[in-house]
Amino acid sequence: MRQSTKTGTDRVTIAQVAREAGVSKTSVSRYLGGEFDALSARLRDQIGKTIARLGYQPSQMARGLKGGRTRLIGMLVADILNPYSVAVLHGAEAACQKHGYTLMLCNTGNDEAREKQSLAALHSYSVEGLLFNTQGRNVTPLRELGQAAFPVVLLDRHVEGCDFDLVGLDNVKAAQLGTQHLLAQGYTDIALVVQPLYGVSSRQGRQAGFLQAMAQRPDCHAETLEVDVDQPGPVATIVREYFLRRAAAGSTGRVALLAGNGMVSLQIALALQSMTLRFPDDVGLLCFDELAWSPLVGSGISTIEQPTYDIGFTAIERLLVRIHGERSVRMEMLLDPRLICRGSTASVEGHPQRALVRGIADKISPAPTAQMGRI
Amino acid sequence: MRQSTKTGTDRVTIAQVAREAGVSKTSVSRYLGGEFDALSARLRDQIGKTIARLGYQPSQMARGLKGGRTRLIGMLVADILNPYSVAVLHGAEAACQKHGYTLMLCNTGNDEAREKQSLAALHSYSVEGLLFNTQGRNVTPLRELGQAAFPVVLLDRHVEGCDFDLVGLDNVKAAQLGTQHLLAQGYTDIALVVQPLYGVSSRQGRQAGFLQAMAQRPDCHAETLEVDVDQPGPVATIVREYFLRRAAAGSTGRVALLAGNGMVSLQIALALQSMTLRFPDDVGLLCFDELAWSPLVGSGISTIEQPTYDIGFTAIERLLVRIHGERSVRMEMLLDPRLICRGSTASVEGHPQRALVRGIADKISPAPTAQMGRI
DNA sequence: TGCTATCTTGGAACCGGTTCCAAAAGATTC
DNA sequence: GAATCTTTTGGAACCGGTTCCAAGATAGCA
Repeated sequence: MRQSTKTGTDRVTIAQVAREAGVSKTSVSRYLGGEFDALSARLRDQIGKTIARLGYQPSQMARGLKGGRTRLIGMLVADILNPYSVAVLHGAEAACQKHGYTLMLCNTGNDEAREKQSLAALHSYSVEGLLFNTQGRNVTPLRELGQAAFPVVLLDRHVEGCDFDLVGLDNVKAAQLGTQHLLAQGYTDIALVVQPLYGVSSRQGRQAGFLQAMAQRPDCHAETLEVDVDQPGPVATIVREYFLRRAAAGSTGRVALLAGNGMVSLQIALALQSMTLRFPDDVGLLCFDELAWSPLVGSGISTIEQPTYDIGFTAIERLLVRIHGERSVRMEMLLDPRLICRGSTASVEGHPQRALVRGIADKISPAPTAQMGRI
Repeated sequence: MRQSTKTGTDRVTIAQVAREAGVSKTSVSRYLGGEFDALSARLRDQIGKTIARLGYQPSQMARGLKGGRTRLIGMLVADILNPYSVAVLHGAEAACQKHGYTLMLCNTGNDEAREKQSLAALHSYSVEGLLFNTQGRNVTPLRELGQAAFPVVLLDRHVEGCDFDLVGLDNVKAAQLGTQHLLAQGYTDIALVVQPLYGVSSRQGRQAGFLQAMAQRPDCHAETLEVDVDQPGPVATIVREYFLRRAAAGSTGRVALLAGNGMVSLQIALALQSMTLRFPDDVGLLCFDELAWSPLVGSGISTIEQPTYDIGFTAIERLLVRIHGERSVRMEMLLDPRLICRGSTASVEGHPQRALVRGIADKISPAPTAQMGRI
């Protein structure tokens, strides 16, 4: 006589539970809501047993409809292919499970239109709050959310004109830390290689930290290179031209690259490989984002690690506080970076030939097209 | 007078639209459902303008309640930290956006209890179907879904006793392909290194293909090594002991490792590094799953690439077919692997010392504990 | 014992949509 | 011009819960 299963088309409803237990829907609803003190021991017992027997599971859709509590959190990720996003997602998902929330995930692929569209989709499901890793441009829809006092926590990237909470890395500090490390190891000509700065506050923060640290050393040379990581060829070209530019400037210093994130790291590693350049012999290399393969390439790549899991976990918990009604002023939670030193930033002391601008220039003298053609 | 925004607490409802447009809720609902031929041009126009003016967006929760069409798809991932899962997720998410569905993501962390719990959560949101990458053990809840004829498409891994569709790699073929490649390059002592086989059909399939290919060459030696990737030390120990075992057996052959997936690849690469072994000089290496860093380590790691994006995309489209009522028999869509040859499986011909069992044994003779301690 | 105060309990409206069915309007036929 | 058939249109019930409010039961107090 019992329903075949608790899943599938034949869903057990609150009405069935009420009927079988011989009570009203209201009482069952109270039981579900945990209002046990408003229920006699007899009813409580009866309802509990009936629920267990029928394998009843309330419909979150229906619950959300009246009360607004959908226990749903939307997460908008700028680029799911970026290892950083996945690592943060991992922490966020864990926090959601811990608190009985479920994540609705949308990947915007760094596209404004898809961001807007995904936002609408999540809204149509009445998510209680949003974890938002924005692509950064054309943020009007996001501003509207702000005006509506909708709970949002930003990940990694600010949005101008919004007073949302933010959880991310202390980018300025991290870049300073990394730059100082490079300088301390004896590198003098340092290029920060980043994806386009425009609209992305975290990249701008890293550049600011980089420039601040470099400003302490007027004898050294700082440069920022913007690259498009979707096309490996251009990255190699840009890096190559930077080396040649330093050589043409007559620099006798030591060159290092500071990769702005994991995506850039990969492209730089590929670019250096295509030019048969090695680190730290030909060039120093320090990368934002600790990746699984960082220890494996060459003598290991030094990295600035972000506490990605914590960022995701913290962001969700902060969002829940907002969802539960906290109305305090904007909060920014900037977590600390950790420097992991490996072979790619080995000291140049006692190595007269290491990472010399001149040495590189000699190595990459052949025509650029010939280099770019390689894989 | 207009509502401040289309987002936030003050949600525009269908009743408001109906009132402002001077029509009934029914007509607006018809408009939303695309039943334009049941609507006069005048009404259609009126409703369309009102919706646009108010920025009305129907609540998917409410829609789902009556019609059951929630346009929600649940995705259960065994391990979000596995690059394979993310790559498949990428394709799945894209397919969902294409068809107007939204993904609810749960990570089970290869844990039975969390899998069961996540399943319940997704069910409570009335997802229309499920993309399921199961951990493989204790699959009773999954079987119940099968009995309820609930739309499910399995990813990568079978479940015994269920007739769900499956989308994944042709594991047998892939392993054969890889093994034959290793044999053709002159390797004779080959070990397949996998995570625990029990309950995971894809791993079993890869082992089957490996053994089949090896059976063609009685002069060669095949072995399967099960490893726990969560702990790097043991992986190094297991690989090391395998080498020593081959040496003790008096083998004069050439050793290669076949890594069963990306997680294993990473651990093997780390293990070899900790033993200061290089490929292909000391040992051949072929890995399932093409990873971003595959070209970068040493002279490049040869891989068996899976069409991960296609797997995810195809799985969603297959699931939608099921959701739309297709009741045909179980379908298995096994996509083809692609072999990517790099330095780690270079031919041993003309290299008398390459990947010799004896050579390795000599290199790793020191006590194992001393090796394991390294990072 | 009678009369409030408190504790349980359930009826009914409601959340924001969909859908069944009947009524109203317009078109067709004789 | 009446009768019939289509084509719009809307009223009301419904999906599966929550919540307001009143009624019934029990307890407390004079």
